[in-house]
Amino acid sequence: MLDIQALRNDLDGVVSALKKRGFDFDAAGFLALEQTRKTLQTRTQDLQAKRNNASKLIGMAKAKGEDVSAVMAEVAGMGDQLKADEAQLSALQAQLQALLLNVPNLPHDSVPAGLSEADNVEVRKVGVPRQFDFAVKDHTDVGAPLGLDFDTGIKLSGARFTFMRGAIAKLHRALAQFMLDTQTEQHGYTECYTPYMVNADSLIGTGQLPKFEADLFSLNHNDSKLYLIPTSEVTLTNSVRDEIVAMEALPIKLTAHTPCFRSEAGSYGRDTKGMIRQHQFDKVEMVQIVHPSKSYEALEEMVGHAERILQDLALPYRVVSLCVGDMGFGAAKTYDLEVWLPAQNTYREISSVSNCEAFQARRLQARFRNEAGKPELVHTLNGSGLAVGRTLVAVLENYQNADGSVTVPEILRPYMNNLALIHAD
RNA sequence: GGAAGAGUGGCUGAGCGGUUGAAGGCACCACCCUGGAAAGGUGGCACAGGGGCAACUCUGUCGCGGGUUCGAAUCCCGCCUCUUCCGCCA
Repeated sequence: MLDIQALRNDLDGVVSALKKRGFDFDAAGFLALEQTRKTLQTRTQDLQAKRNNASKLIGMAKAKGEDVSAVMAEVAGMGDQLKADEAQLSALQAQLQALLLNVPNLPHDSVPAGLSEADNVEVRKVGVPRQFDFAVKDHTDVGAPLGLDFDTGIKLSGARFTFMRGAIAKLHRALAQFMLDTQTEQHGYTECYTPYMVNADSLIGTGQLPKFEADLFSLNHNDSKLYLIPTSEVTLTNSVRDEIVAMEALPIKLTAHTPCFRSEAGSYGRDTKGMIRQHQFDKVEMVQIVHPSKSYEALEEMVGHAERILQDLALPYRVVSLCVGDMGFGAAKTYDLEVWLPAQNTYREISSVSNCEAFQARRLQARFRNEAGKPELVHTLNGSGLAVGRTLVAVLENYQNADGSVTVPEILRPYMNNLALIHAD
């Protein structure tokens, strides 16, 4: 959520910044709403002050045993007017709030211009794609004989679900364990176990609601509605919702390995084959809650934390700075990590690391006590470290052998009973 | 799921329809005191929003939402959470 003060003080600046990311802010509508709000709020509060005063007088007079009928008469008609004004005001404020909740974050100055993926800027390329002396297969063909079973996933649940068995399932688990161990033991994140179902408030806090409800899976339980988390960014970041933490507690660095659930509405026909785009996938997430002056430093650092996984797995990748138009709703700046997929002969997204600045913190009311002892909004960052399913895809494709077997990356072997080669039985 | 009790500021905790963000204590900050420390003294110390160039001022908030009332932390209704006991369950 944007700071409403910024909109009041520099509406033109905000509008043009939003324009860069392809968002048309209804400035006229906002101004009209604000104008009405101002008038109504002033009037309501004046009326409340009058009412409070009169009530006070009644109390004092009654204590002295004086006659209060005159004052009572004066206040008599005020109630209805006040009630009407209050109702109108709160409706108006709800309207303003709703408007604000649907506005994306302002991009940081360093973010490249552009409206689509094509305008993203490559920052660096790491590792050299392997030269194959045989025809490479994609991960579905490599995986099928080894236990990667899409048909059973489809039977059980439908399209975009996968069933894994045997060494593939174990490799998948090994990847998650390795990532989690790296982020906790090497990079100082605290391992967390979090709910997979959350309430609407949590999703409003991180920005998935109200605008992107269609992308979520939800469950009705009695009268309440819960949502399946689309990423543990939601639970990790919401852990500081409505909290005022001590400045010394910053940065708070959290990580979790959880499944993620996404309806993938609006992506019909894209990546339908294989496990690139699933309704359910595992991810190791990193979240940092930091002092506002440190968030861009933390962003670079987190990109490094995600890169470390790919480097240890010896997977070629590149780092891309997303252009304004390709960034997510809450991000001020985002780097994507794209891993090399030989079968697609291209780099594909495997991690996304974003600085949301105070955008989420404002919705979350997540604050710290600053030098002056005053509560101030924190900055929040999140990033994948990494998406487990896509990493499995990358390993299967990059480590495949001519005979159909897959070499287990060195670093994963301790997690696999020192298994060095996965092959069909 | 059933029964009972409870939710007040950073913490603890009084107030339980009337002039007051809310006693006392702890913590914290400033100053005084002190050779230093401890103890002591004085003052300060919730959050959010509005109006005003400013000094300043107004409004809202005692778990959340509604109601009664001229007036609600205090009364009524609904909900949520926590604690204890019982039941059930991995």
